[in-house]
Amino acid sequence: MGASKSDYFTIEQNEIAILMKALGHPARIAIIEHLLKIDSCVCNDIVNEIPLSQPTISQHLKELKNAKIIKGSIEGNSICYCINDETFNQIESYIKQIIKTDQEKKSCC
Amino acid sequence: MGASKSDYFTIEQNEIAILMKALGHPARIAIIEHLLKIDSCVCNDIVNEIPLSQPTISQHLKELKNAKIIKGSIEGNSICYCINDETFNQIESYIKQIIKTDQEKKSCC
DNA sequence: AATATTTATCGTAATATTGCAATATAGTTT
DNA sequence: AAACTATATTGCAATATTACGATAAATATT
Repeated sequence: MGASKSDYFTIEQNEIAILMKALGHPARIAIIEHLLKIDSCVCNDIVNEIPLSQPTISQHLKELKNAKIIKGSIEGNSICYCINDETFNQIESYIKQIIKTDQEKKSCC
Repeated sequence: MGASKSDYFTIEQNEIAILMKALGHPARIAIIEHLLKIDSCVCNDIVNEIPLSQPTISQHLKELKNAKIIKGSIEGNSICYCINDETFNQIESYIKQIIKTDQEKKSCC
């Protein structure tokens, strides 16, 4: 098939999976790390930094934006992309909850 | 193409992407949540809980194990799968670092 | 030993993702 | 307005993922 049966799972499970999936590519991780490194946050910059074509990077940026991992606002000719801190806080609290719940369990392996 | 050009990125970027990718499917999120919910951690249990076929679940478990998100040990007839807390700690510290670095930046959007 | 139970693997079909060249769009500058 | 710059979209080829039936392998039970 190839299509994941998302309707079998809860909204929350699908939402967290979408976030993780968006982070599940080295180019997108590299984009995020570059956004953090530079002080401004234009996009053409990224094209010179990451060895992928402009359309490919544009596509990755679109995916990150769809997942609300980054925010983009038009800044004249170029676009200002930057980290969406709310989404990362959401991811952090999800991961934290897993760790906490796991610690409360008696481990069996 | 379809193949991600992982050699263009750093080992660290690829490693975190592999972890995130493994978490990027609702079935795998559901598996993790189920592992946390139950006290024991056998696998056949999961087949009854998640509406996917046994081979599909086995495949998802394999991916989670490959990414070191869960650990599995043979327990007689069945297998004891459980959360790998080290990996989740690793993910947490990566996300935390992103949040911290982002807070230190002067935001522009 | 025969049967049942549990998990893994193989083969395969359907769909999704990745990547890029070509092209489009939209703002900027001259 | 023409030329330039920055980003997005389209179309397409290559590869990856998802899912499952059939089957295998390995232990447990009778």
